[in-house]
Amino acid sequence: MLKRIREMIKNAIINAYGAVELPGLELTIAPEGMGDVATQIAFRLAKILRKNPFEIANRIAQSIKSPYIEKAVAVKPGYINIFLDNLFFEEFIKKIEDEGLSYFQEPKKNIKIQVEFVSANPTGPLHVGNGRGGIIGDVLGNLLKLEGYDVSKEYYVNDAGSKMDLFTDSIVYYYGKLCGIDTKFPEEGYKGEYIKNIAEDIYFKFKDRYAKNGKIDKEAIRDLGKDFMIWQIQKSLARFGVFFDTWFYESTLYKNGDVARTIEAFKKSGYTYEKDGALWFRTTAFGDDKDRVLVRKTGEPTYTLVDAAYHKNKWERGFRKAIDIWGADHFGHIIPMKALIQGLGIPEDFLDVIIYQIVHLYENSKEVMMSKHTGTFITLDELVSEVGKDAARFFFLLKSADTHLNFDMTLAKKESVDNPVFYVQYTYARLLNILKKSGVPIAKKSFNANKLSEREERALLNELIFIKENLENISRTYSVNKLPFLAINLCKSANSFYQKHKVIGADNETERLHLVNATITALSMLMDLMGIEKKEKM
RNA sequence: GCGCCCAUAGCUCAGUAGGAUAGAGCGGCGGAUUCCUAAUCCGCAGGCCACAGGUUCAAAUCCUGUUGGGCGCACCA
Repeated sequence: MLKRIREMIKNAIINAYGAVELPGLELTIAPEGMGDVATQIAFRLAKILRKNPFEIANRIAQSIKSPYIEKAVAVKPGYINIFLDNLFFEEFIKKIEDEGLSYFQEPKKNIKIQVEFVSANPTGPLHVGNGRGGIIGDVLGNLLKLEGYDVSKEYYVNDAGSKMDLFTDSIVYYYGKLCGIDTKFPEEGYKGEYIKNIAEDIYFKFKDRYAKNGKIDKEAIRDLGKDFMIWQIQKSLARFGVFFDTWFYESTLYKNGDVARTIEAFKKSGYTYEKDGALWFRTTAFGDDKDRVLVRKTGEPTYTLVDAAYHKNKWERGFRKAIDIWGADHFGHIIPMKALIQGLGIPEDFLDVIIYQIVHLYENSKEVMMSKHTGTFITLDELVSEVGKDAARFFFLLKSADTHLNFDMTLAKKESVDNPVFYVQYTYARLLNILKKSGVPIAKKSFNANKLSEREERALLNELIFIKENLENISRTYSVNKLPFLAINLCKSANSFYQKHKVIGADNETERLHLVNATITALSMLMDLMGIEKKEKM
């Protein structure tokens, strides 16, 4: 709906000044008492046209004419404040009630986007940091779907690297012990209790089947350990409310020949050379500060090469945008990766990387190092058990990806009591209760926006008409942390309204029911988007 | 050393395509309930937006520098 207003302002500008190059037209909620919609476009135009912004605002305001707009006024330095006509609100309410949740669904854009996240090595349970990446990816995927993209959420399973060997050898050590075979515990092996548990689990199920003639079948142990871990990870993610469309195994890139093909493609690109027995790629030609090795002198491909093959695979699957969500410790990988995909003839902007800052763990005000190797970390499972799925999701979602997050388990437990997620759920439940109590099917009743003149009614209406605008903005900047604030603000307006004005039995009961109904639809959409449970009772 | 991220109320944090009086939650103080859920609402107190310069009609936001914290700079993943 606001799109129409934007079009009208654009037309007004063209009427007044001809075809000017518009630097982007941002609409905001006008300050209280100064209208409904505001724009500062006159300031932008002032620079281009070299004229006084107030003069420009005035001229635009005068040429804005539309049945949806009651009046447009230019204010002091150069704002244009627009008072919407009741017709606008009436059509808005009708549209959102007719279409329901699909009011927020943008038409299909036919662009395939892949969001890849979590992708933790299957060598240990997920920790709280994985939860942070998980929620960002999950919610961003949902949002992009809503914006009309063909979205696929993927988990990349690193099941072929050296970490996997360490993991295997760590299990083998304990499994061997159970079967009476002594092996050396790897120097950098995984020390967590779960390793022992996996070994015991394997022994319990298969006894010494994989330890014949004093030799342990490492391949079998590797596969069993991997499957066990992935199963664990999937379980943890499900409890956290995160689901993936696809699980992509690194090992398939070897099996299907992608790795070999990628090496050939790199060689053809003209950016490779041999040095010290290794194959290098000239990433410095694309802004990197040093070249990268693709194939080690041992003949083994590097992680970097395999990851390039993986992204080539994404491109060949038809994705035109790959959004990777990485922890800050992978930051250094961005520039080489972008260089590599360009070397493969893939446009640089195919890959967008969202970096989220590391989660620092505290216990009794002392920092705890998170490490799978030492086994000292708090798992995602523990977090979900302690504070609940919804509170855990909200906890991470509220914070923007690039702020450092200090995580204190005891604090998290305490904060879970007054977590804003309950505020949102409570608001939803009490609004829903009004509709239940009234028992009137409101759909058929006409809506007269004239009858909503109270301050709280108008504020809530204004909040509602801007939601689509805000969603679009959030999806463009990938800033999903703004979603909970959007929900909280909507709830604030809704609660102010609720507290002050009774709906049932009021003179304008019909109009208020429509307002409540539209608010529920919007809130419902936001909660779905964030993966927060909608409770009918609190 | 180089690159990137961060520094906003007592605490946890929002707020960057420069814009109207810098916001919220928690905590503190004071109010509101014969009525649809008080897990609510209303009000008050609390800010040299790390520091110093610069650009601009306008800077928390952009630029330069400084300080403090984090992350990265592998033939690991």
